[in-house]
Amino acid sequence: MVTIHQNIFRDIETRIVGGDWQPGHRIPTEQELAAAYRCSRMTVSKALSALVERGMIVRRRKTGSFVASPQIDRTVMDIQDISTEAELAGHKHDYKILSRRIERLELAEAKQLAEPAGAEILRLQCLHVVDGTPNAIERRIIMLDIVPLARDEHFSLTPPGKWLLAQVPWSKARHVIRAVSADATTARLLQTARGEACLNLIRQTWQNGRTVTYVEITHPGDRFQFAGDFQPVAR
Amino acid sequence: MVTIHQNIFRDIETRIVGGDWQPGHRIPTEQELAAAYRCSRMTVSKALSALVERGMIVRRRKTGSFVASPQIDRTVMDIQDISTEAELAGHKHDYKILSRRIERLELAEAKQLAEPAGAEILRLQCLHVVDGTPNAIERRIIMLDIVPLARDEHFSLTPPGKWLLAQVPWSKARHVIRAVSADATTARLLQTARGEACLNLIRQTWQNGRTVTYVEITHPGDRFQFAGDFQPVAR
DNA sequence: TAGTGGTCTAGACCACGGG
DNA sequence: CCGTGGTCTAGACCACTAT
Repeated sequence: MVTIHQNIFRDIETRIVGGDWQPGHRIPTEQELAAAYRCSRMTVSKALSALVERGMIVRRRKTGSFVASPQIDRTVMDIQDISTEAELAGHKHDYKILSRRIERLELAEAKQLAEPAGAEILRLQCLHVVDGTPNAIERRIIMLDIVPLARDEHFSLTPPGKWLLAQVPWSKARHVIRAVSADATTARLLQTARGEACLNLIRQTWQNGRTVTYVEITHPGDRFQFAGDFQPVAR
Repeated sequence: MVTIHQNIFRDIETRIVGGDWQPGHRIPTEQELAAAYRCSRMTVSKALSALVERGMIVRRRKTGSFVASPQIDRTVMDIQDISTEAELAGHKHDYKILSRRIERLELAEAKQLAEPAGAEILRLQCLHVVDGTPNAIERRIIMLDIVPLARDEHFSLTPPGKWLLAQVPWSKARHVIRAVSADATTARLLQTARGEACLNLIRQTWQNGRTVTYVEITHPGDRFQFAGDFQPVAR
């Protein structure tokens, strides 16, 4: 059984994910959608509420509903970039691939990742920019034997994290969050001061016990925070 | 503005969290609830849907809605209180209450917490030591109208976080994680350098929409990290 | 078959916020 | 002001399932 509000949800989701409606794009009003789907406003509202919950749109009285800005890896733990949550609409996210090399895994890193040394990897470095300000440095390793398609992917249209999510189902992820001081390179890239407190997120993702990707994302501490709502584990 | 469905949600949540309604308990039918709250069935349905999403109840046609069993796998980010965390890893944990005052909530803070100004609070400052090295500064506010027992508690045996966990069932927590540079006071207490990158964890905990406690925990970045394992959330 | 949740309607009024 | 979302109603029909 496919309900009307599920249809509306899916249709809008498709346009957003497909890039048809860019961040900041104003989506039709509830009334227009109700007319288009020949249903009541409340049914539309249900679909839009679900989209809000997924962080895909924001709704504002009087002005309408807008496609939200891409979120910096909301992907896994419901931990998202909340610093901008209140003003999701209209933020411009961009990224730039700084480097992209195919290598073999060195011993030290292999140990850290608990993967065999010598395995072929794709090593990426990427800068994320939000509203013209550097927001994160992404340093990533993709295991090419698990994700062979990455060998020919240059991530010119889709950032690596998003691309991977679409390509590879993952079954487990591990996160580590630390605070570090910016070294010279990091400070330069993030346009911040050397020694500035930065938030360091490391994520390793597995599929059936094999590492899919390992990524280290460095945010300037003053421009970023993680936030998340949680419920008790047990009652 | 408190809506009807929020009221229904909170009332049912209260009984479940408080243990009044045990897992398996059948909650009133939508019709009964609609009558009790003098609202339409759809409004009740909205509240129940939210409870389902939170995993607190299950709904079955013909038979009704039931309190769900405690969930094991709902783990999002298992950030526990400091002493438990430290002891799990086999370290020796100690703490010292630096200050303890009963105050009234000032306007700025009240706004931040979304609680009424002037409310009575217990303000605590606490230093955590792991294996002889300062590991965290804890700055905490406890709402005394929600946790009246805290008024006479001096936390000489049990640290505030652990004590609160045992005293007050909570239904929602919000975490914010940031990186900050140590100011002079923080650096002195943590025996680290001024300007050192520190990991800042803010947690606000609610019971039925009322704040139980608000705590800010500052860790030296080089001596601490958060970690968590996650699995995809299927919907 | 009967009781329950699942979905939907065609209105209504209110709250908010830009002009 | 007026357009938009936010909430709500008092019904309705359907789907599921225990009995």
